[in-house]
Amino acid sequence: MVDREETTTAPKVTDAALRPFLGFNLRRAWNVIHADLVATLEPLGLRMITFSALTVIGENPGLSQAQLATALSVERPNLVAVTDELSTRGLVTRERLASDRRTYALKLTAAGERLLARATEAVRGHEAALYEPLSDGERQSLIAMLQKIESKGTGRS
Amino acid sequence: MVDREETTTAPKVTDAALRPFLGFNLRRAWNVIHADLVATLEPLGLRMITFSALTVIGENPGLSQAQLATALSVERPNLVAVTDELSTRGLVTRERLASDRRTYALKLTAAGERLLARATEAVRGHEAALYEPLSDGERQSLIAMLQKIESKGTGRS
DNA sequence: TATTGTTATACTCTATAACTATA
DNA sequence: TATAGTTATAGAGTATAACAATA
Repeated sequence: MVDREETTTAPKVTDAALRPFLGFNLRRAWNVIHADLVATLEPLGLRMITFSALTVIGENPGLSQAQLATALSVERPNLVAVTDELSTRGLVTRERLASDRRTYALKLTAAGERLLARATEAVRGHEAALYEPLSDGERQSLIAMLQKIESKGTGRS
Repeated sequence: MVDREETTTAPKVTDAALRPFLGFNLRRAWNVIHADLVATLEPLGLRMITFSALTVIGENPGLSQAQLATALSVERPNLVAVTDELSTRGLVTRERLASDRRTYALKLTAAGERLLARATEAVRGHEAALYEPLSDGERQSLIAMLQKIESKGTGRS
């Protein structure tokens, strides 16, 4: 059913012309990582954005939503649904500051800490599998190179 | 305006907890490349998907839309608007095959060839700037590592 | 006047189901 | 029945404008 009379149509379609581009290879690698990450977080009821938010809140207890948005490089309005969800699920508390009642102080609850610990372990395991074909030195240099490329953007790390 | 009485709120919000993850660094590097790519292609009236489509058609003249979709890893319906646009702009021709009148044979027009050549040069220049902090050897090993990670996904290249 | 959190909105990208015409 | 192209649709993800409360 395949190569019967393929005279006009290209018999083997290749993406070789896109392979020399860094962006193409980076995007394809990201697709793999992303799909794996989604599948890893799904059983925990987390998405990339909620996992990232939990992680940053866990390391910066008391931060505001605006600070969280900056750290995650997303716009403030897009975080409202995220903090709503995390708060409703009892993973994060939003306390009004007495000194400035406009802002919330975001903190993990005990349940939030536990879920974050489990999710972090799951993501580490999933990344270890993707890293598997690379040596320790290669992994370090890969991340260093990605950060160099990232720094070409805003100039900031 | 910064550190006046930051007692409850974290003074310095950091994403350090996400930095050890490969996925986070890859995504941030992709954000930079993507933003640059969009800005590079915009003056030519191209998006990532239209540029990629032109490139693959240019290397595989006569391929079908289904083959193009496979090469670009997108679903067939999402290519309709793309080929419509490229056809309307006179960059690509869609010829019915006599042997199978269901399928189109996609080919670049002379104008499509010219635009592709210009766009390819522009993207090469934009990537060279992002690559700048990396040595030739590093660039090769970066792409090789990205392809190893990609191969962990489907097993296919 | 400026900022925090919020609402409403819109745009892009992408995926699925179902149709048509051909095979 | 199976496939190519198509239509309609829906879901993420993300961006902007504008508002109320507070500073």
